[in-house]
Amino acid sequence: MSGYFSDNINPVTVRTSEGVADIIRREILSGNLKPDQPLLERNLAQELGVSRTPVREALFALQGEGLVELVPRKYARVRKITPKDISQIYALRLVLEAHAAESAARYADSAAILEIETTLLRQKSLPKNCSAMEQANADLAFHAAISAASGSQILKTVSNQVLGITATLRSRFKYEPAQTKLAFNQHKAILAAIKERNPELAFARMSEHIQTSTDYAKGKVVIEES
Amino acid sequence: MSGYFSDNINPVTVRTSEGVADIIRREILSGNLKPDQPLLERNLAQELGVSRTPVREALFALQGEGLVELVPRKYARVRKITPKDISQIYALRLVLEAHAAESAARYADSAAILEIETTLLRQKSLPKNCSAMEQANADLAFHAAISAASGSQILKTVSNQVLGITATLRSRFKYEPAQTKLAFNQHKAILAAIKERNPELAFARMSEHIQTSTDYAKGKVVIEES
DNA sequence: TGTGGTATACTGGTATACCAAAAGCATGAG
DNA sequence: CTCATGCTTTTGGTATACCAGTATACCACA
Repeated sequence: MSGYFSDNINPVTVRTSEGVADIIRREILSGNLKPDQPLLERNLAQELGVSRTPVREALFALQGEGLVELVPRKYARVRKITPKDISQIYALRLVLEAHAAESAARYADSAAILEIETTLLRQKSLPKNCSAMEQANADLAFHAAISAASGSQILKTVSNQVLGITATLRSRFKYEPAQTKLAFNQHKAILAAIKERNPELAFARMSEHIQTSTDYAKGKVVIEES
Repeated sequence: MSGYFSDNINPVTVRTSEGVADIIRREILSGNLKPDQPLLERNLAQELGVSRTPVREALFALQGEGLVELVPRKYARVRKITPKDISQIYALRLVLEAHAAESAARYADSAAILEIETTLLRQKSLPKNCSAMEQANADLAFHAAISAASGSQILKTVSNQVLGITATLRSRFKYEPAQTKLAFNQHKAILAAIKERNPELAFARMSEHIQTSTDYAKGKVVIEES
């Protein structure tokens, strides 16, 4: 096999175990590392030009984020998301993010609201023909901004964790223009509710939005053969 | 300094990094390791009779669980929960566990329900004069059983994670008999709703229960001076 | 006596060497 | 030809040695 990573990785940036985790995380989220693919410590270490130690620590950290599964005495592998997991994960997202939106409407300061607006602008300015991953990242940024605006550190952490797991799927979505447009309008409506300081409305609109995404995701995820 | 741990630790059980994590976790939850207390790798390793490697891995894992905070290039320390964090954590518990109870009412199989009943029996049979930690553990077991019964792996993981953080506080609660009795009755009512397969009722009763606990916790946590 | 700089000791970060267990393969017996 | 068994290779787990950053204490100098 030719190697784990895409070729544009600068080895100089690899210094710490966090850097290693960042790279592996990116490769998982981008889909370059596929579900169930074994991550062998020595191979990763050699390719990244570091020793096994920071690689192991990175894998431990990624396990905590739910992206990697550590099979004791065997190997680490990219966590596989089964179709059954998908509904459970989206159900949890619904609960977490609706709560986040509600809290954001109550507590978000002006900086946090500005940050949300920024992610919306970035999403709007995406070219029509951009990749699935770019779309997924822009969407991700919006939802991360909402949970950050909730003012709850723990909610932000947990929410991003669950969101990150879904991201492993989304780079393989087929994004249709109609769906993209709908999602964007829902995002705008959620932000409006937050700016109006209307928690109930923010809650309801976020719930509806995630429900839409859920229905769409269940139909549109491309399950690749390995 | 005399050492991190209580004296009844069997060094033989310390074999793997998971074992190390178990011990440190237990000591944090029991309150023997206090918030903000630095955890120095060499000291931990020496006391547990292992090398620094499994200790570091344990600390990484515990960071993922939210029990330990890793300050790069300085040290690891027991995560401090501020009074402000408490409301945020309990608010999140409310959302997560109400969802878990609702799901449990829908999907729990008979084995899972039996497990919940078992935790209730254990709670009932606690002696009147038992320690705060024993009470906290029994309560913890009930809530863990609920999230396990939800049938959602991710919900169980996330829920236990948040629950675990609260556990660092609860060993320092003052448990009053009236409160204990009330909580037990609420637990019974939640189980009843689950057995009736009434998701809305389970949701409502769990919400009410966590709300009660929240109000109680905010008044009763003993903030110790360091 | 107070202040600042330097030296030293301590701590986490990384690399490497060694160990034990698991998996794959080859070989030989049925 | 097939299957079982044992050996070899591969892999994760642990211990140890070394490196780099940080804090602190002590000493020189103002």
